[in-house]
Amino acid sequence: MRSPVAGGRSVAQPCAECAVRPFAICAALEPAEMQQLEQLGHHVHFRPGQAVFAQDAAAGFCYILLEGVVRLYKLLPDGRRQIVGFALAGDFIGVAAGERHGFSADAVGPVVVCRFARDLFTRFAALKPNLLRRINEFEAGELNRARDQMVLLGRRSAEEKVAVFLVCWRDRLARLGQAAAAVPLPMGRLDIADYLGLTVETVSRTFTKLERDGVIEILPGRVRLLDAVRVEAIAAA
Amino acid sequence: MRSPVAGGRSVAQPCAECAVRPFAICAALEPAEMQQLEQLGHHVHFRPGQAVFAQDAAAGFCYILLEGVVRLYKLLPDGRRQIVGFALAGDFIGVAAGERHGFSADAVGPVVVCRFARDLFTRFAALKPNLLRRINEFEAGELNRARDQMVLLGRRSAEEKVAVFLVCWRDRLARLGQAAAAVPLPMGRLDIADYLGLTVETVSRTFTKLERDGVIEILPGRVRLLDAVRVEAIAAA
DNA sequence: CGGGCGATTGACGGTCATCAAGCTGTGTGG
DNA sequence: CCACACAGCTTGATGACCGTCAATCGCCCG
Repeated sequence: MRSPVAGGRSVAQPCAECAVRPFAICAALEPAEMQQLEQLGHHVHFRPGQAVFAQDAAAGFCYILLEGVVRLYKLLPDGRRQIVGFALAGDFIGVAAGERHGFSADAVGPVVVCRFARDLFTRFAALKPNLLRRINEFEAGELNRARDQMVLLGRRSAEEKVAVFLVCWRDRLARLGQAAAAVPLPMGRLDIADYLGLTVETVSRTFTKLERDGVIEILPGRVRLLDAVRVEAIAAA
Repeated sequence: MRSPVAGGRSVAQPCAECAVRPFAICAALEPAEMQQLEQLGHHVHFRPGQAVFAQDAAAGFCYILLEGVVRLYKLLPDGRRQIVGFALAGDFIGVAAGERHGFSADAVGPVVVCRFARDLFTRFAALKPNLLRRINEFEAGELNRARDQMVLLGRRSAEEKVAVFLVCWRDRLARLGQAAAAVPLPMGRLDIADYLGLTVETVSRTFTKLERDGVIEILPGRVRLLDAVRVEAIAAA
């Protein structure tokens, strides 16, 4: 493997062998088009905590996430933070941006992305209806999730928020083929809190309560859903 | 004018004369394409409070809003409601949907839409990169607004929420050329509350407080921003 | 004039934020 | 191998903000 240095760049391996292709927007491309795209993208590595890009910075690149988890967040002037999403393998980041990025993005754990210059990518995509439709589809999915998150933030209690989070996160991982007995939580409590519109303390307390109630078990870096049905019930409520 | 009956259908006037064209996705079309599209769309009227479509219903149509305001909302099983957006003239509703609508939509005041069968529209758009790019752009804008709303719902106080709402609503109207000394609020307090993740009472109290502080004046169906700078300062905080 | 709906105001309480300690695990260096 | 430091997590005490319940007001329209 080539230098997995922070922000380090390495030669892209052929798209044909890319693990995330079936999940990513590239799935829409013909083999010939894929070869073109291969010329435009480069793999870039990020270390835990490192910034991929920052809110209000010129949006020079867009990214397809290959490995790891990226948190997307907005900051208020006084430092309050709202995480607007976690990106996973196959997710396309930075398309929706205009001239500048509307939010910050940084690596939760080690991350690898496929990076494209936005102007080149835009030109590449401009006349490919397949690809444009696929991007549409992806954005529609993001929009749906954003709206669900609005319901969660505006109308649900702390316990419901945590339960919804666990169930949704589990399901997202499952869709990527990463189903597991215990749901891995690569992000810290503070990230979860800022995602759910709560404080660290409340998240911690709620986890503890759910554990005392016997519906989850807290393990280092993961949570086992002992009574998945009950968690789902709280989430559905 | 043709029968403005509830849910009533009337013949579309030519797109060339359509007032919302410059704001809507149709702006991307060539004259010839526009004539094609004209065959697919029909004007439909809705009375205040009437449903345009409902959450989980089969998504047979998509809509371009011509006149009026439409509230888009999601309901939880126990009746809690979160309004995920207000649609205005030029907005495109129902694209992001999959098989079924992810939210409900109903008319706030009298509403006129241009309605399209989704399958026909999809087929029409399928091979038109101009239009697809325009739709992308529109969805990107929606996504940005959705994320701003997430920050608002998750991280702001009641007073900030109301201030942000007033400023954003004023600016949206202004962009449509409807700037006014006093911002019209066609929706009721309950709608505002469900949009901001508050209760009617809190919205009412917050309005009153802002009025006592001399920054706004409450008028029937509208609000005058007496001290716009101060409202913006609260909103920016 | 009376009915009804929406908006406002008041009193009260709960949920969750805040502040402050303690705890746990991991890495570092002696 | 253990002491130490540090960061993240947990737990506890307190109180503010906003939700809940209830009454009143204002307005439109029959």
